[in-house]
Amino acid sequence: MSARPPLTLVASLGAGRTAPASASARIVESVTAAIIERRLMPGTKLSEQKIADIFHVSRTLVRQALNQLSRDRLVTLEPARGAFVATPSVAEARQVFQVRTMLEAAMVRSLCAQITDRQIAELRAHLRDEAAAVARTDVPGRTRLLADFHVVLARLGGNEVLAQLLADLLSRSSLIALMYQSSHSAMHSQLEHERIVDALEQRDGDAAAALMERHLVAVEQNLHLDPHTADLSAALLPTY
Amino acid sequence: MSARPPLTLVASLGAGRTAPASASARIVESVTAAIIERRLMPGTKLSEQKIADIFHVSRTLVRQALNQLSRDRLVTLEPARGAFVATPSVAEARQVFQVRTMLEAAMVRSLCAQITDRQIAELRAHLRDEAAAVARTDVPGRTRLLADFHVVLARLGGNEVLAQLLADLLSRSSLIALMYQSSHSAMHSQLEHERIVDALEQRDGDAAAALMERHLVAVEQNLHLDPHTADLSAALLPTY
DNA sequence: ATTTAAAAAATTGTATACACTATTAGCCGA
DNA sequence: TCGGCTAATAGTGTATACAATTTTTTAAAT
Repeated sequence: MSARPPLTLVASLGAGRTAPASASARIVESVTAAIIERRLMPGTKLSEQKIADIFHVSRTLVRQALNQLSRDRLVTLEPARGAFVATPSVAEARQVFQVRTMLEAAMVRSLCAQITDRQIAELRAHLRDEAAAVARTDVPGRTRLLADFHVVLARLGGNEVLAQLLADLLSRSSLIALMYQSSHSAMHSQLEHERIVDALEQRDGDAAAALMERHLVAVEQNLHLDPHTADLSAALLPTY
Repeated sequence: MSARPPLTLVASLGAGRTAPASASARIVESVTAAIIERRLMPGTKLSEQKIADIFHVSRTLVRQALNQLSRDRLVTLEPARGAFVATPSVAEARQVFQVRTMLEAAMVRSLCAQITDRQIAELRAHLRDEAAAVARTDVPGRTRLLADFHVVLARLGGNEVLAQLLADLLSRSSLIALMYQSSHSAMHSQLEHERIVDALEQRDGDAAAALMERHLVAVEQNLHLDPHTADLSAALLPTY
């Protein structure tokens, strides 16, 4: 047990954010980041004692964190067997995107009626960051920024409940995207974000909602959710 | 400390539902039911040891349950001070209803495209239960049934993610309704439910969505969320 | 009588200990 | 050599013990 093989989740937290907060909250954040940044693959067993050792706390706090993560659906708890990084099903993937579509389309529509020029400038700044990350092929950076776009949008409306809900759905989406290897190009996503902000700037709620819907449909359709029809032979045969 | 003053939450669970499940899950259900059936008023302190004694378990399990309840926003955890039944703010109340409107309007619209006659019959049966409870002025029963209508609707679509999300929002709504004493008559709500099902039966998605929106707006507007304008004198002056 | 301060009691936060279940290793028999 | 059974090991589930903080009580002083 001296070497820690796949668990490299210590000292994570990509961009320095909020303060350390409580002990178990730190564990939640670290594991969440590790999952989303795919340092922990779906199905990986999360042993309580190993995590406790890494963070120098007792299993008590680790269990608290794992419980919270299971409510976020990033971790599944199997009774008497332990905690595992979640492996969302195809059905769950589709459902998450369906809910996101409902929420985010309605969100941008109502946002149109109240958005300020100041806020549009904020969005433009974010879009610049996205474009830059895409340009320099900073894969983890662009992944995070492309997801953050939706959270930023949610926060602009001033509805904390909505923002919190969407943040949860987005971490689930990240896990889904990573499981079903999205083929939707980052640049394509980025351009769709630009168009959505264009519509917001023109205060065209219907257009913004329609663009958001199409964006999410496009992202979902580029996930490999379809029953890998004839890939079986390709998967089983050697690749040389 | 022998008498247990305000905590009567043992042996709750109105209508017999699912099996007892795990220990902490039972506590969550009991406390949830107690809050929604207003046997535990907002702001009430939930002492860990008292609850542990009532359920004959250790504080460990109680803490698990309280943590889960805090993620559901039914209780708030104040560090080193304890758990309290949540007292949702006016802002939070409005935000919850705004999110519900977004979700539920989109939900019934998409439901229209796929609902079966069999499912409409189920809804009609539920409506009959509602009407019966309203007729015999069964207050706790009708409250639960009127809320359940929205959950039943969510489950019909087959989207578990959406159903779960909405179930959470509905328990929050119950707490909100109880805090801000809704003046929306039960009969009025029940009739609005009937009209929504009518629209579903006619597969008129736009109508169903519009009716749902109006229904939720009506419910929200009948909460006492507005700053009790001139009630100050009435509140301060003696009442004789 | 009211306010302040200090000490005691009660309560929460964390760690550890023990019971119980699942996994793995080893062994015997086929 | 392989399959199945039993023992050992590791890991989770719950309870208890201890440390730290908050609340309440008590007493004194203004």
